[in-house]
Amino acid sequence: MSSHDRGWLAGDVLDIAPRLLGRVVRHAGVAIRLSEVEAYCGPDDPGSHAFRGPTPRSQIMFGQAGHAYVYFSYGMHHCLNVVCGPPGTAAALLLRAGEVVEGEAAARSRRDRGRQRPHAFVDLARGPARLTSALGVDLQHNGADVCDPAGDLVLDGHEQLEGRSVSTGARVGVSGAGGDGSAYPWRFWITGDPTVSAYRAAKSRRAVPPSAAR
DNA sequence: CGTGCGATTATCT
DNA sequence: GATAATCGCACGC
Repeated sequence: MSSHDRGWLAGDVLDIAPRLLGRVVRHAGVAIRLSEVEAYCGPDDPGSHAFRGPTPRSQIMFGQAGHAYVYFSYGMHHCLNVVCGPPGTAAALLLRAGEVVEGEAAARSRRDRGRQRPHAFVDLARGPARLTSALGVDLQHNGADVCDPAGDLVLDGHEQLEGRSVSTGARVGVSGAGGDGSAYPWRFWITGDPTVSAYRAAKSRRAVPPSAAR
């Protein structure tokens, strides 16, 4: 099953997640072999941007599988998802990390910009915002069809499950409704792969009484 | 080595 | 006006 076929992305997002591992995303001369993804299950998932129904930002997730959902976060980072499931379900897979397999120089020029020391090779796309930075993906790619082989943001490759071990665990940094947000083991990664991002619990923002500030 | 915090703005309430 | 699917650096052990 080639990544250019859209059909396999229209099933259950939790089945699709492990099958995405080992495939390749390409953009602007850089190719990244995915080592880690996270599932977001639409309106039923408190951690999903689609949890409260369609909004201008989340509407792309309610559409056809195989399109990119890109969002801008923390005022400085972009994150890239692939829309999955039948139309209306708003499921998506967040591309969290991978290994740069082509275009290392281009990836490095973007990731190392403004730094004194270059990043370690395995850190080039180790984390969702690092991955988009290395690829050069931003908001203008929101809605792009990653199943179109002629597109500029493309999902490539074939089934890789054969001979691979996939691990699952709690999603990273999800602080949405549902308490700790870790009730869903919907993070998938290639076991032992050095490019998988480090786990960080959701940042706990302790409420500070406005009067106590200063 | 691990843990904590500030940066900075699109998006939603 | 508040929040956030993060990152990199500072600091303490």
